[in-house]
Amino acid sequence: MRKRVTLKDVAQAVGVHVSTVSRALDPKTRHLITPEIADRILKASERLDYRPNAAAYSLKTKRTRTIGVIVPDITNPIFPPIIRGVEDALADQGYFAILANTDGKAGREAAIADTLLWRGVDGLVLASVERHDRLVERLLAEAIPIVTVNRRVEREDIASVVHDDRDGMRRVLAHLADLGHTRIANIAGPQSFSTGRERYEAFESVRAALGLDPDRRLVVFASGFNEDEGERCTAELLDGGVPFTAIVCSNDRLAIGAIAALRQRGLACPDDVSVTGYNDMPMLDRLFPPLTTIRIEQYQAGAMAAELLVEMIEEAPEHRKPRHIVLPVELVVRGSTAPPSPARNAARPKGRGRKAAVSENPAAG
Amino acid sequence: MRKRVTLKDVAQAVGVHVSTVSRALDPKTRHLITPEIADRILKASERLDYRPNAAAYSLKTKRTRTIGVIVPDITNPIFPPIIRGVEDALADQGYFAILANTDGKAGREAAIADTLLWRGVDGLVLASVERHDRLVERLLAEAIPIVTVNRRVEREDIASVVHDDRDGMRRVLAHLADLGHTRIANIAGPQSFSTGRERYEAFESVRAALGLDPDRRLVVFASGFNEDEGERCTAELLDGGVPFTAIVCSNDRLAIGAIAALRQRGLACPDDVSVTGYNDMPMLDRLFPPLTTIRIEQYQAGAMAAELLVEMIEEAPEHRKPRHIVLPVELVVRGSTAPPSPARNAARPKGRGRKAAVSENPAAG
DNA sequence: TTGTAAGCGTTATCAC
DNA sequence: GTGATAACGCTTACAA
Repeated sequence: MRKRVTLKDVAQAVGVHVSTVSRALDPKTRHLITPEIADRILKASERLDYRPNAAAYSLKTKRTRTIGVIVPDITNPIFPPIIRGVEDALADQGYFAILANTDGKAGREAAIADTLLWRGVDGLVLASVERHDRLVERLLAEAIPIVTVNRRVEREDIASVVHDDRDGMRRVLAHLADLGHTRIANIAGPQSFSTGRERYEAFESVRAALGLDPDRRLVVFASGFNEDEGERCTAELLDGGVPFTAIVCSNDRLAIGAIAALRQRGLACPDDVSVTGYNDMPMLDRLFPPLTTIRIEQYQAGAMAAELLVEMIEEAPEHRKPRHIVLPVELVVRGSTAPPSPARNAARPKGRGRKAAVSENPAAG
Repeated sequence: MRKRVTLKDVAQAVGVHVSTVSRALDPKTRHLITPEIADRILKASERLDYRPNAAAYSLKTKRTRTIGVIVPDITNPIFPPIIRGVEDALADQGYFAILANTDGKAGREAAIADTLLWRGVDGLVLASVERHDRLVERLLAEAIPIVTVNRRVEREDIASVVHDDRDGMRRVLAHLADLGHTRIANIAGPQSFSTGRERYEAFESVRAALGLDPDRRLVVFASGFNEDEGERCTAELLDGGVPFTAIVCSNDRLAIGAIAALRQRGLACPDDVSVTGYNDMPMLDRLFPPLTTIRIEQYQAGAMAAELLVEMIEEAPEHRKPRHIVLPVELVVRGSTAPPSPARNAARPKGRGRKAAVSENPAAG
């Protein structure tokens, strides 16, 4: 591990003082230096392969050029693209990311934020916020630059990058209505998250706008965005006895669970019930059936969040104005949606005989 | 952002000198301090919520307690669990990870390593190495602690955590042989990676040991671990005209491509051809058919790699002895493998009529 | 056992 | 324009 070259080494090589070198190397102060000397300094630092010492820089400036990224769980496939977006955008600006997983536990989240702050991160990208988030309140109080991505908190003064959930839900319902569905169920996500909430609200308002059957019993709320909840909610829907021909799910994993639950009851997707997801996570096109869903720009969202954050960090605190970005979404039609089959519906399945009526099969498998 | 409390503040509060505080706070030097005073210092630092300044610590000690993690692409589902393992284990030891993606480009890899080193990482976890790796050579020359995970380089002096590929391949082939397969094809991974190489070598040696048909034409080499290559290689296998009833793939993504290619030719898995994957990435159980594969302990591998690395970092350089860890694997039998159907095989498909003989369908769809 | 002081590599505030 | 100098917060000989 060869000794690292410092400002002093460069100064010695050129025959000037370190402070001169420091000024010459910083574009903001270079104009203070005689161009000819500045040039020689630049050349020498190049030749010696000088790299500023990050620790010394941080100690002096109180800035680390490091930002923390807090996600629930990197293992959940919607986060990696976001993280890559964040990292790539940060790298472009000479920043680094430190990643931390909360596993959705608020206590852990607070502890993690503490550690990151102590470590001196300049700001935080939060992919794990709830609509009313204690951690965000605290960070706001301490004036730490933050931006939320994917989800947002219900405050205008916190910067965010999210996707157009209302438009997404509108596209899903329009697609289903186009196919001829009128009795459409909804597995809504947890209402403590902005995504769960907004998709649910959009479902209700769009459903009304399209003149679809507004039966309240066709909505059931999942307590988490996962396959198990998708199964449970679907069972609940089927047991409710209210007929429907399609299920709109608040995310892909709920949809995967829904399809599994239907299959357990001897119901086929999309033959008996159409199912839609949300997020377009990887591998969805390889499932059986391939899932119709809403594609969101995860990478782009991460990248923009990082840009927003760096902007805030480099802005003087008093000029910081939290920006909000809403990214467009896209409908991806695949095999899990089809026109409702006239002779069938979920509550009164008929057909190939291998199917059982819901009433004969009250409990989930 | 309230002012941070420093050693000086604690010293002032207790009425001693900073150096005394520093010593009292470090378990290694605490014995030098009068217990009673040490106690008061500990209490005060607790009360004031003292946090050591990471930059100052690094500047002084040249250690950052940060390690770099280089992966090809975090978006590839086998990496997130590894990364979580690394991060969790590091967190336990008071270290942090900075993540970087190379996208498999050697040039980018070198640049990234440079940046990380300049940033002062204490060591590196490499999940992206080739069997003969230039970057590793360079890091070795500079005496940077490194450990490779998942893959390894062909040098005994580089610490590594890998999985037992020979045993995995043995289990796969034994399973297939048990089912009655004798003509088994292999889509081998890139031979520049230890995984691709070792799985291929194990395939050959186990195939011989089990007395299976050793036809060389039943092996084809993928140039990447992805679905497209799986499709291409399967087409090549089918076009080769040598009959087989099963395809062993070097990873899951190749297997997914293989199944797609079979379907394009009107061949069903596992009815006509059994297919196996390797890695057990997420969602495999939701595919159609669910994929039989080898499960590897990704999280555990990441965690052990991190522990190994920290151990090396904290060891005096002259005592560093690279350790090699090989983790056990497990066979997961799902729906993509079945006994060979006597009337059928890939080269002479018969059956439901919707199938076409290979010779009628020479090119991939 | 504790205090003193130097120094890690930078940037910022002075003088000159 | 450039150089000297202090300071960021910490660790660590060395002195007391």
